[in-house]
Amino acid sequence: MKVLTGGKLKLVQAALRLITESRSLTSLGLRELAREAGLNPNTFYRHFRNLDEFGLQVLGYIAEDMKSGVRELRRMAESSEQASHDTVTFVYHYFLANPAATTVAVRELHGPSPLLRRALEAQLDASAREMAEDIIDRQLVSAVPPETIHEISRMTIRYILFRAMDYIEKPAQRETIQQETERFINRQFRGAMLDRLSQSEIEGLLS
Amino acid sequence: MKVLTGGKLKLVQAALRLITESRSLTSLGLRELAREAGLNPNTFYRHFRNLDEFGLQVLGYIAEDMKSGVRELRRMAESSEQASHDTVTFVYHYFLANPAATTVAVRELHGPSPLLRRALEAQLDASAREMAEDIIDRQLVSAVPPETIHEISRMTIRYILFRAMDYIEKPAQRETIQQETERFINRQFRGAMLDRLSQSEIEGLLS
DNA sequence: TTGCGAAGTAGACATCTGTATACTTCCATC
DNA sequence: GATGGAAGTATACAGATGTCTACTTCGCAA
Repeated sequence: MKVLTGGKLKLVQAALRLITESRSLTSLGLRELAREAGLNPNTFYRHFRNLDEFGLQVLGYIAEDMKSGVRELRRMAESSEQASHDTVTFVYHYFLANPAATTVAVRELHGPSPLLRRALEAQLDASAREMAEDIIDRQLVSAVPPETIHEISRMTIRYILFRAMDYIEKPAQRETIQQETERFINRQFRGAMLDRLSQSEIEGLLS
Repeated sequence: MKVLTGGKLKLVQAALRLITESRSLTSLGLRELAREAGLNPNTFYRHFRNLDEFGLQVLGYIAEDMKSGVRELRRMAESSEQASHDTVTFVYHYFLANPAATTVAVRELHGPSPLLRRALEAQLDASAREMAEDIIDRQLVSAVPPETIHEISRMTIRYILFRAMDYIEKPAQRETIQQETERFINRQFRGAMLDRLSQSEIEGLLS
């Protein structure tokens, strides 16, 4: 992915700014964009064929950040409990530092444009795969089969993503959200350890 | 909530139709709406002050359905495993039968209008509370404290909601989605049963 | 220095939007 | 049957939007 420059960059950044203050990528107008970027409306056409192509470029721009963010997670934590705590802390801080990218991702993941939706899904799944493989490589939860780890990773990535909006917007709830997320992850993995047991076997164990 | 009639109903239904075929509630125009409804643009003003008020009415219209849907769940299932299976089956069938309402809910839950977002959140939390209290009353998972049941219910409602889009749009994946959702719920509750145990205690139990 | 392509600008176009005012039709109540 | 309010329509207006064509400026390579 080549780095954006000049007017192209200005337009993309303008879009991120507008989206953060309650807009949706799909609803942005080309004149609105140019106005926010301080450019002539027609400059838009020098860089993008139409608004769809623009949307994809914005996603690409964001993807860079997000990917490198998730990748940094590899450097962290030893035990599985410790790992989930540190990971969650890190991820939410990342979202807090990149509110625009986060907002775009959340909005468009269920947004009206199928094109953008598919693109985002693919990217989230890639991140989930990376996360899962990391967990497997480090044998953080060796009692759970790989396929299940992948499944839980996909769920977790999505869960975190849509909690991220609240995390950004409601400072007072940040600690709660973080704790809930940790519990979410721990329960998923711990519950998965019991996957092969029947209801009554579990009751036996706990009594 | 009084039943809608005449042009008011036509406009709301037009909105649902438009949203289903890839639009977002917030992005609908009043002329577009009137055109789809087969009415004169100005008729809109006979019923709604502006587009915000219209959005809220659409949400209210949907809320009726959703609430009665969730409420029917009370009639179901005995054991907790059976309950989660039946509940998930029921809920997804409900979403499938109400694609427009589902799409609106998912879109606007993270959409650009804070007003609609808050309204939807309140409604989801109400549903989650109802679900939790039902679980508690029936003592389906008595090993888990009430507050945790509420927390898991909130998570589950949201998880199901955003999986619902895929469920509607990708028929081939429906069975998978349903099974994943059941596993999600079971793992949450089973994991929650282990909340008070340490990592090493769990390993001891399972060995 | 010149030349050329990319980036940016200016102005114009038809079309769409939200809204206002004034008019007509419908239906229930007296 | 007359009357009045609610629902729906017709027309008009200013402003915004996407897009087109033509023009200017910039930066770099020959």
